[in-house]
Amino acid sequence: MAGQVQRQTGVALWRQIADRIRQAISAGAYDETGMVPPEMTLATQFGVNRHTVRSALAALAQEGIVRAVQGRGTLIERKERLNFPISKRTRFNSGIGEQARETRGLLLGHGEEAASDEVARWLKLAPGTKVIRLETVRKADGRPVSSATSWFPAARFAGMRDAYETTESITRAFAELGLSDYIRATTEITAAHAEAADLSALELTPGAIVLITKAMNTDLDGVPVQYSVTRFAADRVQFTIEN
Amino acid sequence: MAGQVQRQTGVALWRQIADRIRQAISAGAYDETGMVPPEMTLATQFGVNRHTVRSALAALAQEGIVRAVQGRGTLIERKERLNFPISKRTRFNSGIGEQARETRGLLLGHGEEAASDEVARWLKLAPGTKVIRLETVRKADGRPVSSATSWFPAARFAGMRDAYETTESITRAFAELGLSDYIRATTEITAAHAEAADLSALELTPGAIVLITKAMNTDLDGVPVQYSVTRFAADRVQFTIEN
DNA sequence: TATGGTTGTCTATATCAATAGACATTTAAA
DNA sequence: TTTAAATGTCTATTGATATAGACAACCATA
Repeated sequence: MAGQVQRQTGVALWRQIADRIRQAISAGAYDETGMVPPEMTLATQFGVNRHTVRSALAALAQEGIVRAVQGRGTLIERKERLNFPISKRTRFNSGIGEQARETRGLLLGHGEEAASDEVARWLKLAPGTKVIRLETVRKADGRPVSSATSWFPAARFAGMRDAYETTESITRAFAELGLSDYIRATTEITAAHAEAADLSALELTPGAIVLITKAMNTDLDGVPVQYSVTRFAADRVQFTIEN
Repeated sequence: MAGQVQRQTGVALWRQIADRIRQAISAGAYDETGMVPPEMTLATQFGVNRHTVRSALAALAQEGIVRAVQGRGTLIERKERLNFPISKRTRFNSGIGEQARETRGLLLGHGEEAASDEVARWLKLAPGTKVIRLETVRKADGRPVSSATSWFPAARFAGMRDAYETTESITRAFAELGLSDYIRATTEITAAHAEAADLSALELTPGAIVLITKAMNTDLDGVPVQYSVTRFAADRVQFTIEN
């Protein structure tokens, strides 16, 4: 964890330090002791006052990542970072595999609407064609990992909402509707600061980073079946592309 | 640009607003006028004081993204976002294609060293095997886009440093050393806040986001020839994965 | 039980971030 | 030339951020 923090940048020192410690925990530093270094050690490392480090640790405690115990130290409670393989066979649940004990997909909202220009372009439909929109949040071991808005051609996947709500999985919902297999055709990845909607949906703290994917799935004949914009909590995931 | 800014989060309002406006510019809002809305309009939109908006715009002006003209408004100077296709044939220069007039690859540092555990694992070498390390910064139209640290098996690519310095391109350097073609085998993508080294290498402002890729290239026989850790300025790039 | 190392709490002070208001300066258009 | 709209500059005030120091409370261990 070399490198000093930046002053007078509009980002408070305690937040920069919290981000760095969160990252270090996630990368497996401190695994030997299961504890964060003492506050005074961190303060010296970062070149700040001990109280500033305490603010950072308080924020991490608020997130449930660490827990301070008077007289002993600050214990690490959680450190996972899920890996998402991206390939022709990209799927959320099987991709996570054994990295989490339990995964859930929650339906936050839905609707049937006319395809916007963007959605129509990705799904290769005429603008204005009816599409079904699902707003979902996916969780691993109860912790939100991503929030997604997905669009499906309404004519072909009329029962998508019910199927998803029952199965909590896009793959299984497709199967119920007669599509046994599909292919990830395109994935675009960008990053941005979390917006207000992300903070609540993904249980993030402001200033956090979200990884944004725009993805299109096709059936085996190459016909688009789904377009999704998904927002991931960047400190909980990484993507792996295997060619 | 809906959604309010967050208070008391360790991220100053002016920085949140600067990030949002930068994003909006990059997304093509304001394209009709070529100008950012008036300060008072933005202040109302974000629910803050005009002076706070001015701080945000001053930061963007410092980055060269906007330029304020008294009496007229705040003009947009720059809005590009380069797209990087990631596939078996991922290459920096040809991937950028016609998105920039001129690309350069600058060698910042280099060395020959024993492979660390991580490097050895990716290059499938015994730990401690000699590898060549190159520190490079790649620019498009004079603007830094990414900084990379790359490792190559020293036994096979002894002249890598000279070849890169001459050609300013990994692909062309490989060609000079007798490797006419190679394949992108694996790419891992994560995101983080910019560190001190990023700020200077990529000419970023603190609080900015970097997209980090860890990539491994092989020759046509599947033998690893390069492992790279590359840090991209997130507001200047997006990745596209075509399967 | 005594000690060293750790987190918890309190006071005080200086600087940064944000708001508020007033007015100057510049530009474009009426 | 006048006016409206926009950015530029200044003063003042409040709250958040960061530093500094002192000491209390707690834990593990010698």
